[in-house]
Amino acid sequence: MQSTAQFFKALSEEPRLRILNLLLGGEICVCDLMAVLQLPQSTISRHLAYLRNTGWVEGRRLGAWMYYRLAEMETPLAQEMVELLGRRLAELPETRQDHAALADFRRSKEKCA
Amino acid sequence: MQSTAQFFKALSEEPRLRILNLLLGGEICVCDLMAVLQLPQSTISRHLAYLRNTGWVEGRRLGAWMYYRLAEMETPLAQEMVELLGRRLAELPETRQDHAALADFRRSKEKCA
DNA sequence: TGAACTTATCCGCCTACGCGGATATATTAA
DNA sequence: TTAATATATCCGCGTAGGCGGATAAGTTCA
Repeated sequence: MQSTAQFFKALSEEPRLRILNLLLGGEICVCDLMAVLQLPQSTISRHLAYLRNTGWVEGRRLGAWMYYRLAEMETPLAQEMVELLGRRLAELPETRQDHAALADFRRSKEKCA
Repeated sequence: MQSTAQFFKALSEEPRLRILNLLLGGEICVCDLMAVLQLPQSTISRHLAYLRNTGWVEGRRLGAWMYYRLAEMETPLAQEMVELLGRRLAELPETRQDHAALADFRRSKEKCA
């Protein structure tokens, strides 16, 4: 019960919803999140830590970078919850902007490399 | 976006989840909630006010009593969210206890009348 | 009108957690 | 080993909101 409350509390802050929205599109490293969300690095890492602690995301180290992705949901019910969240977020203009900004940023990164 | 965050924040406290769980079974007055949840009246009214302000519940006055029920969700997506919440809560033992306590309390009330 | 009852709000107190700059800790590359 | 980069954590500060007792406001009944 308490854990259910925690589960939802993770969804109760705008920066975390924006992060989850981006992760719905796949794995992302912290620096890409910084570029897209335009938030200080400490703020992003703090929210990622929160999402990690509440079981929403998993991170893996790849060299100097940390890549985060949505965690595997154990129950089908939780999976439906994620799917529903995704549909809800997809309706919001802000989240579309974030996806577009991510795509832009990655294109420009690739051009440099 | 902010409103989506608010929507979920309403689900991030245990007493509110317990209230919503009971309301999934139909309309209830504040005094019944007090009896079942065993929380001070001010605590219950405060959470009901929060749920009202975030669009989760509606109240109607009936004489001296206030009856609360789940609000109509405007979008089908929000309705699915409610339905999913209900299934999630149904898995928790605490919520079954609350439903049982409500049934008991109502039976004993009826016996008195 | 006044007493009893139901509910809402007020109050002071306290904790969780938001923020973002500063610092610590990897990791890589020179 | 040193410098540069990426990320995590620490810090002080501020606000939201939890708690429950006390009080206010609405309703009913005598």
